Amino acid sequence: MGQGADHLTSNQAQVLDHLRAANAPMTAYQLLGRMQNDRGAVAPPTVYRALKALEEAGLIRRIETLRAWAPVATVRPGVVVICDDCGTVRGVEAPGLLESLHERLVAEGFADARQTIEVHGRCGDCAEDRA
Amino acid sequence: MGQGADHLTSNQAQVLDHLRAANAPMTAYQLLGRMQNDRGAVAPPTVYRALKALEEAGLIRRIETLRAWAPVATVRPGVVVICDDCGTVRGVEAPGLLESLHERLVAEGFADARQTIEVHGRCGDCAEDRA
DNA sequence: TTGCGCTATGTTATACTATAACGTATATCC
DNA sequence: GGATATACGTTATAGTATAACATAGCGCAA
Repeated sequence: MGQGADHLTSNQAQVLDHLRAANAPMTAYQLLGRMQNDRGAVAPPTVYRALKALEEAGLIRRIETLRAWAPVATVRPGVVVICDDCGTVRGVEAPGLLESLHERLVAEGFADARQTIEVHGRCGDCAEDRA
Repeated sequence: MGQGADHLTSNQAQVLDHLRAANAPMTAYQLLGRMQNDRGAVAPPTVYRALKALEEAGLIRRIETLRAWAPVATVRPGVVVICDDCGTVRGVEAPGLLESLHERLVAEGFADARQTIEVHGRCGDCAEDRA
């Protein structure tokens, strides 16, 4: 299943499960609520530490424009596409796109580029519903 | 100078001036501090209202990955490039890039696409300094 | 086996980012 | 003058994130 995973702790596994079960990114405090349902008293650092570890393991990423978190499985490569109606998020492949951008920047001396690309709008399904 | 400007209020002009005078994006609370220096008591909504109006006027934009704000002049088109060493931000033109992404999404039925593209790394100057 | 270092977690407190809700002042138009 | 609209002041609170310190468990070497 995972890539980059290496024996997750139970905290981390629990957070990851919740994110994978959701059909949209979750905020840290939504996750906190779920954890508290599961286990009683849980404090924010518990959630944030799990999020940090999972992000470093490449298993989740933060959706900056939503201040929320999603499993990498749903959001794969470089470009995150977000439907503002139904809240779903997916990744789209963008082969040439990232490379050409990278080349441009490297040519200008810019180093260690890491990009965030997020697109908001309405997905096909939701756009149809309005027709 | 401005485009999209239409008689700014003095609040808005003051916020815009601070952002234009800075050499890096500023957070809302940094701006709040400056306003308090200038004028005494100022509360967060004053700053956030100005930021909202300026954003709607196309004069500034939020840098999502920094939770901070920059004048559009320094960040012009679609791609924001951020140096994590010196904090400076600039916009780079990316002609084909946005269009090809847009076409892709439209072809899939995705509507009203608005993209956020931010690149972190080290600018040429800072990369040199490490050499 | 004891003690050390390491990692994860618990716990408390606080910092930082953003908005809700309501009141007041001013301008404009009729 | 009264109605409306806009911006701003003010108070309070919601929402996001981390600092700092304490504790527990594990692996391992002396």
